[in-house]
Amino acid sequence: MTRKPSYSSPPVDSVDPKAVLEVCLCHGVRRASRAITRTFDAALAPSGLTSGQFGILAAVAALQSMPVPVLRGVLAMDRTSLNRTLKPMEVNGLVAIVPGAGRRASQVEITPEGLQAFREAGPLWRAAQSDAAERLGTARIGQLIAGLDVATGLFDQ
Amino acid sequence: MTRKPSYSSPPVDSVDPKAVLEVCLCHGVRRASRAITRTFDAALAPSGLTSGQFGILAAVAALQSMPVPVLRGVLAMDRTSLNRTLKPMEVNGLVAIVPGAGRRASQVEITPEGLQAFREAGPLWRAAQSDAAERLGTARIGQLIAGLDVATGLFDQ
DNA sequence: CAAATAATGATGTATATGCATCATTATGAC
DNA sequence: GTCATAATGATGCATATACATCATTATTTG
Repeated sequence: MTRKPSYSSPPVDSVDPKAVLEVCLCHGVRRASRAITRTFDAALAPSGLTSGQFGILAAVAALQSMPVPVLRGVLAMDRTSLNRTLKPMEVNGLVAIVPGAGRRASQVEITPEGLQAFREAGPLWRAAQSDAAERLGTARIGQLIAGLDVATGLFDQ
Repeated sequence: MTRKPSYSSPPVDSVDPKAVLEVCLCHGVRRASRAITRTFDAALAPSGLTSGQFGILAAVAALQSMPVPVLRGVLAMDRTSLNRTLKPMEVNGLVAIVPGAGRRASQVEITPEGLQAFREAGPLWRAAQSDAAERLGTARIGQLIAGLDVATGLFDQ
């Protein structure tokens, strides 16, 4: 018998929706990011900082002061998104954005209030992170963070 | 000589900002999510779908139709956030939200247009995913996705 | 069945995130 | 020094994400 061409069936290169849910790196990381962010946001809430703001403060606190483009690299964040995110933090006095002396790019500096907020949030973060390590196991959380770091490096830009 | 109490030095339980950048699960997953999302969004752009919309279509396509709360669970997304996200997709004709017959919750259904959009985006997604697997290596990407899945399960709710 | 409790949907508010774009400024090439 | 190129900052637009809250509707208990 002759084989009928099945124009209505999926082409051989069609994508199985279930496979996307199971193996898509983007879907997986976004889903985890939502769940984890909710947990950390709740843990940090008493400090008045969001998880994103806490991370930014950590980066700026680590170096005291840095050019905005450098911070962009550290956070793997879009240029304009970072500027937007820094706005409310500047308004709230957590950071200061000072025009680069001479001809350099603007510097982001942590303010005393920002440092104070970071220090106050520290124990809250530590508790959340410890809880995460306990849930995942130290081996698994280490492996996970290492994998995320590699992925960030490979995909940023 | 007597040891002076150093009230101005950091308390023993203070948090090192550099440590936060290196080990914080939340910071790590958010940063990776940004970088990876940018890449997948760019890859899917020709289809008119965002990475988030593609993931939602995959979930709905996998089951044809499902109650909104079930979809919320699949995506590990906040209840109200999901409703908001579905709005433009409904407006664009990608999904239909039909009131549950009788007394059940609303069902999300994929429309023919939605299925068409998903199929068209399929090859774009496959290319992005293959590229990701190539960059990370099949072993590492598998391990990473597995870890993200576990974390999602542990933190969701 | 009625009351208490839980689930759901809708909105207001706020941060988060990125693309496209425009204007300005810095940097390099010549 | 001038011109081309690149980097930076600012905006408009759009999606993404979540909390708090209110109203409505199920569900469960008594």
